[in-house]
Amino acid sequence: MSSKKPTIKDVARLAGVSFKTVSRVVNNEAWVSDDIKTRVQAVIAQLNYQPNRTARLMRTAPFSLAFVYDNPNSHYVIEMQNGILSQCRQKGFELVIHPTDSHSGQVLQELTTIIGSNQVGGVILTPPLSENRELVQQLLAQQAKVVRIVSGSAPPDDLCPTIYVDDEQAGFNITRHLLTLGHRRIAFLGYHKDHQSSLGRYRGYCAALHEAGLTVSEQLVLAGDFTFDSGVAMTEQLLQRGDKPTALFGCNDEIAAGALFTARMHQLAVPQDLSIVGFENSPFSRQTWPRLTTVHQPNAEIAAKAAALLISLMLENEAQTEHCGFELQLVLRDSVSIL
Amino acid sequence: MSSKKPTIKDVARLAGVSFKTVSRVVNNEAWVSDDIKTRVQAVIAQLNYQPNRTARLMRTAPFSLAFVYDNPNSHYVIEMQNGILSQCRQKGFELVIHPTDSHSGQVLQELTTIIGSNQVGGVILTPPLSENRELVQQLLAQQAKVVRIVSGSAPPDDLCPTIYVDDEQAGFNITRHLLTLGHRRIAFLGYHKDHQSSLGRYRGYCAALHEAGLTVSEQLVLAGDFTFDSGVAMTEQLLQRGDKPTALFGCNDEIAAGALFTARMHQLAVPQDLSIVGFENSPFSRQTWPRLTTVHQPNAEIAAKAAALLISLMLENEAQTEHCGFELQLVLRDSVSIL
DNA sequence: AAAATTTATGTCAACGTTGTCATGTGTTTA
DNA sequence: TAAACACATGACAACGTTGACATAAATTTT
Repeated sequence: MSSKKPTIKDVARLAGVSFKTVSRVVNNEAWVSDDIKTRVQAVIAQLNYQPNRTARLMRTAPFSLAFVYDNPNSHYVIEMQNGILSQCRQKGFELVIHPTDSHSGQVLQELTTIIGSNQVGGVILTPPLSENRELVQQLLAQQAKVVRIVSGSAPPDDLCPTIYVDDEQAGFNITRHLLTLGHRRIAFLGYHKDHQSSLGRYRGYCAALHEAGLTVSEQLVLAGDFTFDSGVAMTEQLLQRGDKPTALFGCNDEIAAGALFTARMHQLAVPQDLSIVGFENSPFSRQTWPRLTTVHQPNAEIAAKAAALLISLMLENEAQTEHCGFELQLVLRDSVSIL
Repeated sequence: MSSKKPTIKDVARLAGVSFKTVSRVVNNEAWVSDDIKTRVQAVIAQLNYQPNRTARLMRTAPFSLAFVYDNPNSHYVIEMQNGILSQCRQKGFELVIHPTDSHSGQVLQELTTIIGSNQVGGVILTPPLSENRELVQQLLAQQAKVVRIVSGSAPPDDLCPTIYVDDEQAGFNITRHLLTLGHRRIAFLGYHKDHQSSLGRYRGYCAALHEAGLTVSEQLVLAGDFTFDSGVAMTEQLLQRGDKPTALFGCNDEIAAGALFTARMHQLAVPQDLSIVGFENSPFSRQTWPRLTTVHQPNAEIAAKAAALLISLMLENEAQTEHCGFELQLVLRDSVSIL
């Protein structure tokens, strides 16, 4: 085959027209005679010409967006990514992936590079990055288009379009569910002071207990992160003490799975001896035994909405700040018993 | 703040030098006096200048690569993606994500666009796309740089650098492991005629049985795909027949998890009443109860190697065809009993 | 001290597109 | 039948960068 990729000029030469005319055909502009149009299209097909997107990018707005996240191993990420991707494909955008370490202190630098170098037209930020108000402001100061996904009953401010997910309400609902079934000693696994989702779920947990006239026992609130191993560790800790809880609220499904595993280790039957609920409705939550009662978090939808907002932000140039809230639904399965 | 992003010329004007000199500073070229260098760097910092990568791209080779995959919901993908990403960051490359539907018939068209439009310098192909020889050839014909990840004891041909993963050997090993423990009726779940990994594992399974002087019973080979639900369905089918197997070889961990679930539904204790093995060593395979005996498939490493090969292909211009094979190791856990 | 060489900087074209404007053609309007 | 207008095409600059080459100053060699 030929050595170089054909350019718009090669097409023009072969079709016997100016390269501008080819450009018109490629971009479906008006004022091109059908005659020439078909002739040019024939040459395009013949040469298998593909417009050079990079060159085009020098004259037009970027058509790529970046997905920035921190916790690369979670389902969360892949589901979000799929949601974003669905929007991207629909609207002809490209997706560039950017994991970061939010503790590295280089995040601002990295994001500045991504944005400043013009390769992407905007970024989607997820927690904990999205909850760093200062960071968002600094990105915005660089004319970046930003959409963030955060935990909350409402967007924290009007800096930029924001998708907010009501963890508190869901935490309330699932705790109340346990209370309704007669549980009184309910442990909360996965409290994390720097983690808004955790805090939101915790607030909901507390509110539900209060509503039932109960107080929150410090003994029953365990700090940890959102992993299976952490779930194992917290549950171990809990089961070694006297006065065991009758139900566990795992801050996410992985913690709950760790709890399930540990309960089994201790010969406790779930849900007969111990009820366990999770949060997120990740794929494996219906593959455990028993299947986990949990809260459905529509990650793909959430992220798709974020992508849709970002894309419209990139397309229309007005700095709109449309927000969008998500309520989370309980998913009742088999890991909870009536007390 | 200012309205436009600063360009190299803005920096030059403020520093009182030619824009070419700024370019030299930015790219760390030789023959720049320290005096001017520091002056220019100061202005760069002051303006927060970021080189426009798009413009740079018009003169240099692409610094992005595409990851093309088909099955968006598997762990497989996220692990591979992480592996690729680690290489990308190390070498300063960007990653663009491209899920496709290999059955859509548009794959070639899509990939042609990606490659032809010059936004990426190469693609990493995974099964089943990577196993479509014709597709690979057509991409190669367009001067695309391609690295593929396939199943096999050796690369199928020398079209392009290839990472091959020895499913057959691993399938042999894990089957022999079951045989060594005394199992004779071993079912194979997840046979799929269009799926090279499945076929490789199946060949290994057959070879191990033959080595032990056994014949492959058609009754015990169930066709299905690599999902939990498929695992459930196949196991159901198996358990409804008389003459049950003593062990199940799930073609991947999801199938094995489905089998585990179904066994529990049927009041069968694993591994006492039924042994189950999986394949892939996905995160949840050590979170099930009992923990799954499986084969470790180092997806991140495999993909990282693929990315490394692709990047070196993009950097040095010679059309090398270096290959790389991976052997898979058994991971012995708790889902298998001695018979 | 002239010539050659090294070092430091600048000028300008090119990359492949799209946007602006100019220049044609016909075809309608006055 | 001239003027106005729609339509169709082309010339050329611009986007922000890098590479090839030119030039000037400083240093070394003859």
